[in-house]
Amino acid sequence: MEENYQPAIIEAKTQQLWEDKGVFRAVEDPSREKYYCLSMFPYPSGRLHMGHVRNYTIGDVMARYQRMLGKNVLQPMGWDAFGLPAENAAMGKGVHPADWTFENIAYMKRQLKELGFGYDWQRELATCSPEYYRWEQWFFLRLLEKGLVYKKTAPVNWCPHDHTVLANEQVIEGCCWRCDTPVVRKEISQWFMRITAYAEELLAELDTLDGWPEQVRTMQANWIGKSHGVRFAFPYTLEGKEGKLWVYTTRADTIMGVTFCVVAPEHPLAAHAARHRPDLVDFIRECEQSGTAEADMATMEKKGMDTGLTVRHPLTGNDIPVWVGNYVLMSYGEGAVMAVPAHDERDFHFAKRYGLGIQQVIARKDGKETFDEAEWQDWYGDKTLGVCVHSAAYDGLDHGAAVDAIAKDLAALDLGEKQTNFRLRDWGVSRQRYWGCPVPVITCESCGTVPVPDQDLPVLLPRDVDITGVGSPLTRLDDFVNVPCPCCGKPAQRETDTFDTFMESSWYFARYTSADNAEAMLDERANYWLPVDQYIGGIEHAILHLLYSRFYHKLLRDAGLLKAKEPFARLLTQGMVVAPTFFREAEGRKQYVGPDEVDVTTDDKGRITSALLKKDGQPVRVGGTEKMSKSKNNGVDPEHLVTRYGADTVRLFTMFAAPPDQSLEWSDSGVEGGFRFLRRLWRQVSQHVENGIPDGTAPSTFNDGQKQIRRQVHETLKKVTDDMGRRFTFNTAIAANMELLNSLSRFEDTSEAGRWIRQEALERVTLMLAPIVPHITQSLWEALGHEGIIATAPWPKVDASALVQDAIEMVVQVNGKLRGKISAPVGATSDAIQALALADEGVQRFVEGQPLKKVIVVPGKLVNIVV
RNA sequence: GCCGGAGUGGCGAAACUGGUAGACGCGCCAGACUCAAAAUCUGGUUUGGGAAACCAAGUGUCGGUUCGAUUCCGACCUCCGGCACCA
Repeated sequence: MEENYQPAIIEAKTQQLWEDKGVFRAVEDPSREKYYCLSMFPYPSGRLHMGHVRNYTIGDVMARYQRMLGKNVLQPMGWDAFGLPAENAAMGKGVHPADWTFENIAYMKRQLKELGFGYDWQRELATCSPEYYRWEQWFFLRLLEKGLVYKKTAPVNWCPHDHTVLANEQVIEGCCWRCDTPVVRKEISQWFMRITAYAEELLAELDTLDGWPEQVRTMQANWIGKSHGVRFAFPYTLEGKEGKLWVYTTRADTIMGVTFCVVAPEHPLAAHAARHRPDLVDFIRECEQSGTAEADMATMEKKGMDTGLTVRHPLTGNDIPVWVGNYVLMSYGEGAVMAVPAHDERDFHFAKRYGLGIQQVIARKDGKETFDEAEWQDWYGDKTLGVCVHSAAYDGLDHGAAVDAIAKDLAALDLGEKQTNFRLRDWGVSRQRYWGCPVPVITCESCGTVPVPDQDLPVLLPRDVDITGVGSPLTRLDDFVNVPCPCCGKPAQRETDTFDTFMESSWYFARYTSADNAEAMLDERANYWLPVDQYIGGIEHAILHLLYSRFYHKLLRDAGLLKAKEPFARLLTQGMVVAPTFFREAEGRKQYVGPDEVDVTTDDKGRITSALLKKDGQPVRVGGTEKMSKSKNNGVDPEHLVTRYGADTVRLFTMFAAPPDQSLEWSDSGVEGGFRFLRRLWRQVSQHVENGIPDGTAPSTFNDGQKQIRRQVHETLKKVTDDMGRRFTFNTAIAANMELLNSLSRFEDTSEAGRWIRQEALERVTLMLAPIVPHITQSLWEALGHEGIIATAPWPKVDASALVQDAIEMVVQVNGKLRGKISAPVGATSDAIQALALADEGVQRFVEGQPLKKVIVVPGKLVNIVV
């Protein structure tokens, strides 16, 4: 065995060994228990960042651990290869998105291999390849046949200067990121997936996902947002014609307090009222001067204007004025809301601002506070605290009873009924962009929307395009756009929108099982491997990606393509890898500089107080500690760490620095410590095997010192097994091994029995660390006298006889404070333990002369004496 | 604004079911080895008081439940993630 630990040599050797033996190739075998371990596939943005390294290390450790437990493990990898950054690269660097993407894939694949991740590369897929996206097009057409996709108009961010749809990310403070023109909202026709048809099931089955973090289930449930309310109408007469203004509310009990209604700027009533009102036209146009992001809508100043129209209250018949409001969106719900300023905070402030009426209709049951319209109080909107007042026949009813009575009365008038609503909206999948999967549809003047016939699939994304940042490049390709109608043969137009990239990532986990099938989207292998047993990815995907994937999986199930109900049996959401951010302001924009480009000063709490740019000594501003990202320029490149310390050190530190679900603040200094530990481990094994490997016969007896170290070996194994398999706290698993190795280095017993114990201990440490640091442990395994591959060696078993002890240390408290420790024989009675505790010298000092009030004995743990 | 999460030494963290707060690691300090340095090894390291034994305080803030709270409950503060076209 080499005396020194040389990661570069042993890592290359071990990786070659895995490849030669095909260790990670997954083959279906119904006689073996399968384990499908999946990490979220990366967007090929250029190089791996620390978030990838963390994600894939966690996944690889879990997969390797399960393999050692004897499972048939599948761990695949692929590329989420369509997306906006490729188009930006094309514009910025003049590279074709496809070339840029495939170059990045090649580079990142090499990086993944160097990190020693055990993937079955035969199943690799890239979503931008026609072999992949043809099935997405094919399946979209099946959904079209079933009526699960449809077209409707929806708002987009529009840059009036570039004539281009902008992603939310491309809207910077309300303006276009490229030309700084204020962005407006524009309604355009788009394709939608009917996810709301599955809302009930997506919500109900969250309860079955007990392998998911509670917080993710809660977030999804809130996102789906099932509510029970009443949909009802305000009738009106407009130019002699009867009409109804529909609204939905969960607070029908406050309906007697409605003092006005607010409609969206795009609502037909608003348009009607604006016909002879230039000021209203201006206001409606002003309302369009905002993006589509919900956070912007929720935080912007709420503005409105009276339309001059009135509707009739459905129960009182009173005239109710109709306003237009910038905070009501046409595409959500009915595009109109009732306003009850007395019992809704937003309506309250709106009414105050515009001098509209405030009518109290709910009073506190307990009468503790009274209503005062001068100032908003939290109880005004609390449906559990109040009863109806000033509400005619409904006076005295609480929330539930009032809603029932009011819904019944509205139904009798044929003006409304109870309705269950979801906050969840249908999934808009059209994107007006080049680098995505073409929507396989043709529009014909006489035949309407015509699906591309199956035999013409895939609709290939053309390569020769001119990406200018103005409009979608596909619209300028005559050969692509102008095609004969598949139905009637007359000239027709091809759809130029592409799919949301969430479409590709919503089913890739299933395609890995059948990746080489050119005849079908999925085959029977999907039912062997699915559901994914363990899915690992960033918490930032807690809602959108995971909800869309669950939805898509149900669509695949209902199409008969697979059987499982849910795609991911267990989910681990890793925390973000974060780092401080630094920036300068130039021309009103933030320009971020990397953490390694600045020198920082910190206060005595370790917080960064100021920073100077290394290259010119000028001060830069200190931002927050945020997720590592390209846009914030605060990423750490893992590659130089691998070059310097080796993959095992990078893997070890990543797993050691924090538990996987917590955010991880990067520090270069800790990496060094990981490297030191591996070197110490190497040296200990090297010193041990120098004198030959002890033969396998266990000694018949052990002395006390030997028993103690053996107990620690098996206690550690027990703990680590639990940490790896149940708790997923790899940081404490590593810490326990470090402790064991520290004890072992102090264990200087060179007798036959001592050497046998050291061999047993080092073998177990090597096996326990094998999933985390797979290269060094392969070398150590060989050095310890084993042939073959540690990656497929069985996980060790705890020797229960090594855990037996005769006395347990117990803690003694007086009034809850630690005052002494006692050693109690195993199986001692509470009385005996109490006597031992009271006899302890440290305890007596605090008990002496005071009457005992109470003594609590927790067997095996502690005694608390209350005086 | 809404939804979710986090806050413990100089730093990353541990304490799993309400039971010894700070395991393990980083950093720092001291010592050993060395002509010297690096590397390595040994010891110390929450804060305050004390030579020490030891005592007191201490897990974002304020309050509550309990023999006992980092852990449970209530209110608040700060930071982070998501908010439907970044992926």
